[in-house]
Amino acid sequence: MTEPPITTKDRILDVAERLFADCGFEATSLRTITAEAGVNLASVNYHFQSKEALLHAVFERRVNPVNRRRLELLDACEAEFQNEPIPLERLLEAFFRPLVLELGGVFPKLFVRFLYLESPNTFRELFAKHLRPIARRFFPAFHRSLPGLDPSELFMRIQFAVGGMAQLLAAKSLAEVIGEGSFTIPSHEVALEKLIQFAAAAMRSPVSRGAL
Amino acid sequence: MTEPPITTKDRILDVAERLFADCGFEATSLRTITAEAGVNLASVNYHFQSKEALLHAVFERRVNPVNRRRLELLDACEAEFQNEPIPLERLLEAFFRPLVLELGGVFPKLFVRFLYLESPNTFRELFAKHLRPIARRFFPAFHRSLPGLDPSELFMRIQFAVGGMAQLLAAKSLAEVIGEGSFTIPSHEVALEKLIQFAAAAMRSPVSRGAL
DNA sequence: GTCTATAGTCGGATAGAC
DNA sequence: GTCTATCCGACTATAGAC
Repeated sequence: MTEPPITTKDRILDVAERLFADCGFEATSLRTITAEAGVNLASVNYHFQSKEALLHAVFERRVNPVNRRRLELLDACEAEFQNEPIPLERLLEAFFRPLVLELGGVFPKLFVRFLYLESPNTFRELFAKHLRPIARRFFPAFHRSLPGLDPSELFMRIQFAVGGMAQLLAAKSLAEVIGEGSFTIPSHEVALEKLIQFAAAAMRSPVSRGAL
Repeated sequence: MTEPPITTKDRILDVAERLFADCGFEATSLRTITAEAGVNLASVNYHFQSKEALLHAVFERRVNPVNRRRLELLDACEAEFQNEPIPLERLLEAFFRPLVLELGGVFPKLFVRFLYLESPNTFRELFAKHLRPIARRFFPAFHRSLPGLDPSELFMRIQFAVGGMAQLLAAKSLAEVIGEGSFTIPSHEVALEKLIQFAAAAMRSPVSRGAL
């Protein structure tokens, strides 16, 4: 086992990830990043090409392992249940757990920024590129587990569930402000369980048309 | 009826709202705002004091009517049902409808930015200031409608539901990218109905402990 | 209230020595 | 690979004429 060499490149990635998550891309300057990382300003443009390329690197470093893990868990489910539909909770867990629980750090918070807003136009495309293969594998699996829902209805319900996940990942900052500290904030493990339970109950509910 | 005078101040507010929603606060310059609004650069600092004060004005112009309307609808529910618990769907509608359906325009999208990330530190406090009174009125009402849930569990479920709302408000941009255009995007009216149904089913589900 | 002009700052990116 | 020094553009904010 060799010592893990903490290279300049890694130090930049670590600090950039944290600052992008906390303050956003536009609000974070390369000067702040390099100062906090204790590296030279010019090293960013040496190791990466530009600030935006740094953002891409920050994103890809984490999203690749997360998505690999999602597909691993999905594969395991499909192997276990063969041609049977996968139980909904298991499917939701395969989708949520790698990002919500296994990864750790500040990337999940940054991911929520990406999901809703982060602006550079070239970045939206990168984001979609990494998410589309996941959607293409998981959507049919959800469809088999919930055969009663037509695809558009299912897609919308998955979206609502993803919204719940986003809320969980960004909730610390929100719960403190709105909840005024009077509620118990559960561990991530418990919160994930509650999210899965919440989403499963909602996704299974019968479609009622024109009820409102 | 006098003609509605479109003042410089209003033109600035309108354009700033749109650009903040589309690009974010930091990525939007006063120069872009004033150029698109067809007004002078210096007029922003005359009518508002600073870029950040402009953001505050943009926010308060919309959030006040929305929150007034939420409380109106809640009052109406409480009058209708007296001491009875309000049906959950009605409560969710009172909370969601003013922002999701009645307001229109780009503010809902901007609201999602505020909810998860928008950075200026002084702004988080303004955001909380406007949301806390709403939370204080709605939370007890939810508690009466779902007496079986302890407060922390209820708070978490409300948060997940809010996540679903956020997803709906920001979903246009997302659905197109991930869904690759193969799904029907319903009208806002229908989407609101689906959101309420989704959230109600999830919030009513029994609490299962240690199931995972 | 609206304009021009500019102050003063900070940002990303690069050149070139070591 | 790492540093210093610097270019150059963009930004917020303001001063002051009209």
